[in-house]
Amino acid sequence: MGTSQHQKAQSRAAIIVAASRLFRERGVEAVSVAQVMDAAGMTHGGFPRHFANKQELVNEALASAADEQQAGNATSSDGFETFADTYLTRQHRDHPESGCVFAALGGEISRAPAETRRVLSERIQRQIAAFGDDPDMRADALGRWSSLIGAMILARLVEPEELSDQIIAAARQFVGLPEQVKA
Amino acid sequence: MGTSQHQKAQSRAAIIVAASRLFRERGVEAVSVAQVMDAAGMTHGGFPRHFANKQELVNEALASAADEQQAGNATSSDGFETFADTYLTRQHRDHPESGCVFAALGGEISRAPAETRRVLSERIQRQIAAFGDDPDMRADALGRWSSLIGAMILARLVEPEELSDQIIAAARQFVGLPEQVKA
DNA sequence: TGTACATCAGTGAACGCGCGTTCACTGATGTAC
DNA sequence: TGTACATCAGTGAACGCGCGTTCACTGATGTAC
Repeated sequence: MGTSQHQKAQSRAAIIVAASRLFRERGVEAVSVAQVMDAAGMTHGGFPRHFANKQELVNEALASAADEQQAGNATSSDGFETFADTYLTRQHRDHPESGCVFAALGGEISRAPAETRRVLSERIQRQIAAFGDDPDMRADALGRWSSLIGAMILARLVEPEELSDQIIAAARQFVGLPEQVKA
Repeated sequence: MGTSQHQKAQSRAAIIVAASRLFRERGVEAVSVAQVMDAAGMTHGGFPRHFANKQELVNEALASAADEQQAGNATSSDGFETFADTYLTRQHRDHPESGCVFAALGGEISRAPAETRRVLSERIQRQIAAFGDDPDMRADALGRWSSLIGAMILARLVEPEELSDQIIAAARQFVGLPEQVKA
């Protein structure tokens, strides 16, 4: 069959990881295929061996970012509280590249091709299902989740940093968390 | 002094209005200077008579979008309730081009040059000041505002439409509004 | 086990295209006298 | 009031550049026998 399939799978994974981080850090349009391939330790000519085009990579990278968050979320089975406590932090605000894909790229995704929206909608539906079965609880969790995303977006764009801290603190209070802003 | 200053001011205003709408609808990077100038009824060669470069137009257009919202907000002096009631609607979700600039472009702005962030931070600070003087009231309003923005972003990217409607309804409930989703 | 062969991941150069920006030119506008 | 002149908003063509994508080539990998 030729060149190692195992090595190819590793390369593909490295491309997705690099893209997932770079897209969240700088935005999808601001990151070129060449930059992603470079970050993954290859030249850009190898790209079409793994993806038909940039859009296909975008879909996979953003889906991967969403899955990552849900995996971390599942670990803390104590539910929404722990999730929110980790979400509304300076650490998360200052590191979008490893953070929530909806806070980093929500706007861009809503303007993306249908397939990108479909893939990420699927993850959102899965997240909502994880909120529980009761419609009222689910609605409440949806409201809180919206708060987290909106607060993170505001906190990231605003200056000075003191005001950004205040926004995080206000959101913590609003979703019913201990007020103190964590690192 | 040459060509009419009044006409020039009109052209400049037309460019800003067109840019403000197009940027919110499609994203800043996805809209070219030529497309903006075309929408304003000119050819792109006239652009440098009004702005030093695209970034300068972006700053002005987004500031204008933010001011627009605050102006509409000020009209309804009955405070946050009325603002939220207009914000969390299908109408707003389906028309980002005339809606909240933070919901449409919050992520992009946080990655924009310092001057863009500065200009929009100023508007955010003005908005917060309008929430009132009491620190607790202000924090509460900040939490609610975050909810509006996050919910609008989720509602715009998710499919199918029924789920999007549910997100708006959940957010209305969460910020203490009558549950029914308005048109 | 050894050898000849086919596969194909990754390289490096090249492509067409749209972008932001620049510029010589024009003609309508307002000024100087 | 009339005329000669200077200004400059807007036109249309052109620019260099980085983008996504393509492709001939290579050499290591695994297969066939």
